[in-house]
Amino acid sequence: MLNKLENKDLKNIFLFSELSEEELNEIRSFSHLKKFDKGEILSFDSEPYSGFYCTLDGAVKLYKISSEGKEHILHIIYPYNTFAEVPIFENYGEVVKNNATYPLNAMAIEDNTVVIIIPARPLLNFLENNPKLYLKMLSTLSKRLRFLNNHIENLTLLDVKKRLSKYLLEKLKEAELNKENIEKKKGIKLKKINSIELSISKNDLSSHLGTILETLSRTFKKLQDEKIIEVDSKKITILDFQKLKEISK
Amino acid sequence: MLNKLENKDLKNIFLFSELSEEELNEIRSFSHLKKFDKGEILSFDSEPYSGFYCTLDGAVKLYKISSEGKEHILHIIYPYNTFAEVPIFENYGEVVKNNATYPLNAMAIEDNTVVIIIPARPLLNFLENNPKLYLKMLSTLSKRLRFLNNHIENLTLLDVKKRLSKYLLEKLKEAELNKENIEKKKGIKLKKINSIELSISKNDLSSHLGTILETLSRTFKKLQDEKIIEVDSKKITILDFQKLKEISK
DNA sequence: CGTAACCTTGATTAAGATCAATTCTCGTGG
DNA sequence: CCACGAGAATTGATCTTAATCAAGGTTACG
Repeated sequence: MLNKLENKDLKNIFLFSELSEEELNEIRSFSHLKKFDKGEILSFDSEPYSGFYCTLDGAVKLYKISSEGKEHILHIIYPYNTFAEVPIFENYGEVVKNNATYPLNAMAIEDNTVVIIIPARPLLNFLENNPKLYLKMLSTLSKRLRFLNNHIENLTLLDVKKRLSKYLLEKLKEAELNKENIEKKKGIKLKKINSIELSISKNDLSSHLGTILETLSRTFKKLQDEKIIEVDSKKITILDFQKLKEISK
Repeated sequence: MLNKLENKDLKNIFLFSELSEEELNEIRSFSHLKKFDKGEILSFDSEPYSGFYCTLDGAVKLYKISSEGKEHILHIIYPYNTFAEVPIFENYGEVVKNNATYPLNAMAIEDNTVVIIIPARPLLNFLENNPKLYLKMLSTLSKRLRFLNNHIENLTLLDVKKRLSKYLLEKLKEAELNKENIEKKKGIKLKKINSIELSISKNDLSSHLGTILETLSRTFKKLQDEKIIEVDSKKITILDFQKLKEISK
């Protein structure tokens, strides 16, 4: 599945969600798909900057890596979310210079990760003829700025226990919103959510939380010993929501 | 000085630099000036979101603060740089909702800091009629995203000595670029720059580098003991550029 | 059912924060 | 012009968090 790009895929992407079939055809005409297996790097450095990406299937981690091999994951990208827009817009006037570089490294963290690559030049032309999309793009970048501001806040002002607590609460909230959407859509009532399923390895989670696997493991254990959560491999059940919230402050 | 907003001030702002006098008049018609003394908070929380800011004189720090009072400075804003654009664009479709919040706190760090406040709604109208500005705005936000990515990289992957070294090298580079600009403009040749003047207090610098004053002080001393830099209160002379570069990696 | 990837647990170390005591610097008023 | 005091910076001793090093356990999957 997903060997050919179709308009309905594009329609799921926020930036393109309000376009007509003809306009989607145009986007499709200059974009292309690429498939990656777990662990494969999305050839960021080898290729010159080609355009921005959108995940259609699987998942991608965006990370920085130090000269000693230490890694920090800034984002995990799931289907229909875009990334690597920065080089397109950064150099106003000199649009996509030859020496454009990607701000982050990208690696597939699931097998059969499919991404669509949307080249910068044709996209910029398209935007010029559809200025409404500028506001969508500005919205996407603005949200990411807020996310990064909060991420820095977490990393610099909170200890590991607080960071993990906050992360769990966020994921719980996401799951709840998801539930509400399904309820609205299907007109049914689902039972209250009190657990989450980690969608990434604990190693990747530790890297995202700015710590290491061992420390994360111990921190999970602490929260479990305090009867605040229950950890069953990837399933985390929240036993004491109030306390978790208290800790995360 | 700077009691009345003039077009030439607006012209120094990247976003507005290519506008005509009439267009600048329009911007001026819905914007207003505000003055702050050192230590004053730019009433972020008390007021509902009014618009984005641009410093015209003085300097502003943008920071996060924890429940225990620990602070981290993300940006120092100097004249003609804008900030607080995020809430304008974040909620596409629901443009500047009532509950819009500023992503960061802001405080003047010099006396007589003058900022111009540009309200969201009239600005959005203006942009709609001048879609070329969208690209400038996208450029500004994209640059900031790269900056934050790098900032996170520094905080999570480098120790304090590396972070300080990198900071000094960046400031040195800025000073060099500045020198080159003056040389070009005036057609003269200035002598090579090998020192920088810290423009903020060491306390603020430590907060920006993700550490505390004492640790920063010791790190300066280490670099000085190794004959890599010389510290004379706010003046830092780079004695061994190569070694400093080596450390910062 | 064997092997590799993933995760946990324990002992030790190190970087940097905290606490505390001075010293330096600079603007203001006598 | 000097003295004073407040804010800024330095230095030292100690403590804490989390990283590192090391070993073993668990899980998933061909």
